[in-house]
Amino acid sequence: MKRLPDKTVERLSQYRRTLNNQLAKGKTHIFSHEIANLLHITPVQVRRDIMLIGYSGTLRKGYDISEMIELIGTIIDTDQGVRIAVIGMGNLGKAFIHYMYEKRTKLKIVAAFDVNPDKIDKSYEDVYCYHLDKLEEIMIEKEISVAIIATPPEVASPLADRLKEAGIRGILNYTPRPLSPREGVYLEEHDMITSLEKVAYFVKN
Amino acid sequence: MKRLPDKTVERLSQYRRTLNNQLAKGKTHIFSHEIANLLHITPVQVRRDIMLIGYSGTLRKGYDISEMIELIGTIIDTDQGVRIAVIGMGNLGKAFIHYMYEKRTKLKIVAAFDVNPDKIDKSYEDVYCYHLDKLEEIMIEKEISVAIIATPPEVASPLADRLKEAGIRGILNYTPRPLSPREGVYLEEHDMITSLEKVAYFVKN
DNA sequence: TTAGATTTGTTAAAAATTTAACAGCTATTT
DNA sequence: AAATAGCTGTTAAATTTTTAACAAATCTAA
Repeated sequence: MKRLPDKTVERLSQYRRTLNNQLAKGKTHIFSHEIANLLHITPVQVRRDIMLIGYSGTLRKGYDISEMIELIGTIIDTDQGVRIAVIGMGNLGKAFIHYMYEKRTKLKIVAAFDVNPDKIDKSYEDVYCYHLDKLEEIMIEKEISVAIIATPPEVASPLADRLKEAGIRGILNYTPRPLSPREGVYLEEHDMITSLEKVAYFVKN
Repeated sequence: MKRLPDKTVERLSQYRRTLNNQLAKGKTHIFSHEIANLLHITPVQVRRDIMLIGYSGTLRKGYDISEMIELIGTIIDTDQGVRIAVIGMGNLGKAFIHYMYEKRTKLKIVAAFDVNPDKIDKSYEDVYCYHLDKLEEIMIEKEISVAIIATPPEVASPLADRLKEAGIRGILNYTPRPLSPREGVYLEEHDMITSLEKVAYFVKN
């Protein structure tokens, strides 16, 4: 399949979660407009995305929820799953771990890192926290390919260097300080304050 | 000024933060390509955004940092500032409060809400936590216009109803369950798992 | 069995966003 | 003072993303 548009990939993840919810409620089929309502996007967009991933629904019955979840999995998930580290065991790091806890996605947080002795060598919801000094070692041992940076902003950039050196493939930066892209490392930034300021701006008008 | 593109608004917020950093380092002027490098976008995009907000730099000296910060402020900030509530005092809620703590933006978190007695009637970094029952009362008293939802997903939707009823103007939903839009309420969604799955997808390829 | 109502799949059009191209200043160098 | 180099501001082109439009398929009901 040719490369999917970025925005479609983002939505696939949402579709799957929504579909799982519906499945849990006992539904077996769903219409494009139902998905659309749940995610407040348009039905056309849903159908188009579904077309792009090469799935087909049944006319007048809609899409088979299980099949679609399955298919999205083959697209979004890697076979072995992606193994993730959270760096920074503050509130945000913990929030991530809590979020992922007991969700059975192919994404798995397999380690946390911090420099605070109070946090090190303890588990938080099954995720063990190591001293940051052990980063490289554990990354190899646990085959970690993605890192979430949830540290104070000033350490983000040197950390990214270390991660790259140690062979990271993707970084999700939740720090307000943007990182410069590194060759061969997929970088996604998210800035909580920007989200807020955006809301604030549109509230004004 | 006519309505700015959404994406530009998002970037203005980032520009300002970056400019503040540079100002703190003693710089007084900055070129478009410098801003661009710091945020890893293109210089053209920076110049275009700056054009859209009606600012001009000096040729061969670049943009005056202070002036630009000032101007972005007049666009992004409201005069009185926006007063914000965090709902849900879990890790994520705390992360938000911590993030905003002592940042002198016009955005101010003025209250938190929860239902857990251990959290209620205490302050976390100067933000007082009320029982959720007092939501409407406090919202009016403190003139809150934006709410960040950081609760467990299942309560998000009824909560949004209450918020709307109480006159909220904007909602930032950090719950994985998407909310349906409500008339007159600006809604911004952010799903941490989607961010992660996006990274995971692009790491694969 | 014909008409009507739904709902999908897809192509085409529209809108939003990003990138390119380049003219026009201003400082600097020769 | 003429040539050069560096940057800005802006219009135009390209790309990406969303929305519209509609034919085709399937069920329902008269």
